[in-house]
Amino acid sequence: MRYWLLKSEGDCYSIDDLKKDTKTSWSGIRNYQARNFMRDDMKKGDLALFYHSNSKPNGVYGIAKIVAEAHSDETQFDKKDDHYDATSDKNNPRWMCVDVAFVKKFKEPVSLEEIKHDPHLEGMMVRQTGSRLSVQPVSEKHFNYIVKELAQ
DNA sequence: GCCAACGTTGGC
DNA sequence: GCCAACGTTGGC
Repeated sequence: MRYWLLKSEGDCYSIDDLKKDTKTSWSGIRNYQARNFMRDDMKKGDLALFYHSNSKPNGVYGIAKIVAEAHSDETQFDKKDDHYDATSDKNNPRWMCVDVAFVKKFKEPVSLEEIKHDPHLEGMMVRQTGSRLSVQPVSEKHFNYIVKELAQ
């Protein structure tokens, strides 16, 4: 079993939206590295930290669970969608997404500020400046530390 | 709103 | 295959 961090702009799709929807397709990812993680490494049952960017504060707001492994991201074929990709082939879709379900919202978010200054979390990808990857692997140790020690 | 860091595109 | 130009992300 693996652990992940999923980034979303807080005012675009938040942990509250996921709570309301119960589950959602993690569509619209148009970055090869992120796609490869979803396609090759994410398995049903994996857990993910739900991270808000462009928020106050930025940080981990809760937990989500992978409930369906990678499948075609249909937004790539929707001309009206922001993530439409005219060059993707229906018979060999370029973009994939997984389905995630709501698990838990933290009482208080674990802020990026906290994550950056905690020595237990050294090496976490989200700490690196300029790390724009929106689907990141997280070590079990870091995941558990955030969930059990920092979050309420 | 600014801008640094990064990914992608396209000319050569 | 290189690299400049461009667009986007995301912290501040």
